Amino acid sequence: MTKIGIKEIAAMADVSTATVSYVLNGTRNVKLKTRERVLKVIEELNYKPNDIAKSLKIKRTNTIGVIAEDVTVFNVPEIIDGINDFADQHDMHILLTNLRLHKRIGRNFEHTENYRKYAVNAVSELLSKQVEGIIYIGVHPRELTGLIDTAGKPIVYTYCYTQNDLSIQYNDELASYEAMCHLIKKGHTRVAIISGIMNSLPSQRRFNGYYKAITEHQLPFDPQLVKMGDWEAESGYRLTQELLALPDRPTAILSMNDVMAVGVLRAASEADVHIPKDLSVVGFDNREFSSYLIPRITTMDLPLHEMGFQAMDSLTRIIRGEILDLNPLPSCTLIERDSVAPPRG
Amino acid sequence: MTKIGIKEIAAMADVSTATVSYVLNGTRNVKLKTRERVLKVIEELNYKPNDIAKSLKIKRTNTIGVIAEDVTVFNVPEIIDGINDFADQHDMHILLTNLRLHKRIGRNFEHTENYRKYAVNAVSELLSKQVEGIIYIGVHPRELTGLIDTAGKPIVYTYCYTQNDLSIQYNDELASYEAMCHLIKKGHTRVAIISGIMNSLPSQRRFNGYYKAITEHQLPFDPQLVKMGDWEAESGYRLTQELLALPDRPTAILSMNDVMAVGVLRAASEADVHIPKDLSVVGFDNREFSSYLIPRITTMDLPLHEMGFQAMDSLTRIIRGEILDLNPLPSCTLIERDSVAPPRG
DNA sequence: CTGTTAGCGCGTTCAC
DNA sequence: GTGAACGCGCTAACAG
Repeated sequence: MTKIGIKEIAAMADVSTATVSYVLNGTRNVKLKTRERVLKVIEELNYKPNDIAKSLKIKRTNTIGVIAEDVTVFNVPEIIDGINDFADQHDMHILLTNLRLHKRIGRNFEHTENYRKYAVNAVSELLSKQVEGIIYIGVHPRELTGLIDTAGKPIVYTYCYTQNDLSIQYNDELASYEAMCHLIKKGHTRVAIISGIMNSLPSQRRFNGYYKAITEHQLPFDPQLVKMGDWEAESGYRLTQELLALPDRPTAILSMNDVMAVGVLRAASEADVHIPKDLSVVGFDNREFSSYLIPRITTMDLPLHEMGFQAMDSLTRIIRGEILDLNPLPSCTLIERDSVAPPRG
Repeated sequence: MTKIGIKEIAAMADVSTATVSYVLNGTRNVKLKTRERVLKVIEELNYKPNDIAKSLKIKRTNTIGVIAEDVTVFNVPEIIDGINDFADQHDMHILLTNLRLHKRIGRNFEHTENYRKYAVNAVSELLSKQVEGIIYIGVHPRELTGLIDTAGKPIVYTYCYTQNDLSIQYNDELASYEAMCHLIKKGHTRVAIISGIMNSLPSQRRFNGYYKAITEHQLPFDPQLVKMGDWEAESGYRLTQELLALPDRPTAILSMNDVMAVGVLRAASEADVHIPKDLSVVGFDNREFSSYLIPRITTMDLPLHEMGFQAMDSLTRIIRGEILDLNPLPSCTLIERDSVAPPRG
């Protein structure tokens, strides 16, 4: 089975290789009869053009490199899906690099030095593969300025950001504002918030939304109702216990992620506090498990697919040298389930 | 910023392009002084070789194509992670194609005609990109014979299979056998099983394991304790109600996946049946949420990472033309949590 | 307008 | 250590 190439096709169809190339790419008119003859041979021999050779010549690969810090983290697959969605529609390909950061360095993300070598290496390999641009998907939002140098190739970050490059975010502040409005509309006036680590951008933004909703509705702001967690269920558990021990308990809790909401549920259950009758809970992230908990919790769905899609959209426009008017910030969507009810009494 | 290539390096270092190539690849001895000079220029100009050109010449791309039926399905990212793990260790690259089947065709997987075009197209593009082999990751185990033709390129399937090609599976029967042994060791003699759709291979295999454990331990086999579900929580809920209505209730339930186990928990909770005191539950899949439920459920962890790794291992050996002695079937691991206790005296 | 010839892209590698 | 052919498809220049 000798490899068949454009010249085999040409020979079989009794034309020149140029003609074959023209019919293949529609680069020039070819007489109908000739084209059909060529097409028939291509079909018969099941010829597949060699994109490597083509790319070398035309200096375009239609391929973009995707660097994911860790594909097994919940937000990443959906972002990749958005990237693929766009890529499919525009006949592009994805060269995926998975840094596997969680398995390699655990949670020590504070110092970029811990993983710079992986990132730099990934970029280097992608550049060698002649990708036309790069999308970098973080596992959680944080600044990455100076981590890598793409030697002038366009790069777009998502779920993290740098000072110099475009990054695709979502509207965190609005999301927590809307979650609060939902609670307030249900009649809650004492709403506690359990935050993630406070030096993270999403925590700050989500707190802003919380604060904005409180003040706009002219509710009293009670700092006792603001609890700083660490994104883990255990902190949700502990902080909920503290909240329930307050003389004047909150009637609702906004948890900055679903994982901590699990802790809220646990603490409430142990204290015989019924959700949602005695306490309403809203989570964040719309993690898959949030609909499997008892009760199924109301949560904010993240626009992950859209972020991936937007990242590709922006990247391709940068590649084409278009001036890009900023895309609108994708928004979260409240998923109403069973963990919210009007307050008692 | 004119693109710099091997010949710019050669000129700068005052050698021939051949020499540069030799130092780059270590393909031949180059006098130390010359090599150092070349290396220095490469460093200074931050030269990155063009793998496209190289591939064209050496006819190897070190790239394998991965076709995922849907990256957003729970088992897929971990399999991809295993693939990446192997790829990293062997300096290979992954060209990822995401068929996005769930979003495109929902759950209509019965007829391959519904998605053949996507698969065929994906293969065709990967072949054009000169991948050296393909890994196909299904979203659930089923036969796919005849779906695609790779024109002689090696392909390995995982999480699905064909009659002709290698496929990487895991030891389903053993897993459910072990889950049963765990329950029996705890003292259970009436164990019910809630299966997935019965014409699926995993359902059959897991049932085999169930049956084997029952008979080997000389327990009575009671067909009333065998319930056929459909993998969804709702079926777990309904079937558990049926089981609890039995005159002689089971003391434990083996659910063929964690999602149905959610239904088990719900039904038990509504019937005031305490888990694990009144009823033990073992799930399957070790889905992330299984540790967030109350109680946290004991479940079988799937060897997804290892399957991806093995798929790559086997594929590369097929590519190299090695005779491959079959890898051992990867096994599941029981994750003990809080949903199992001895039956009530 | 249709078809052909031949050089090129960028590294690799053989013969000198 | 070097010159130059080569991989495979594209495309400018040219011919009918």
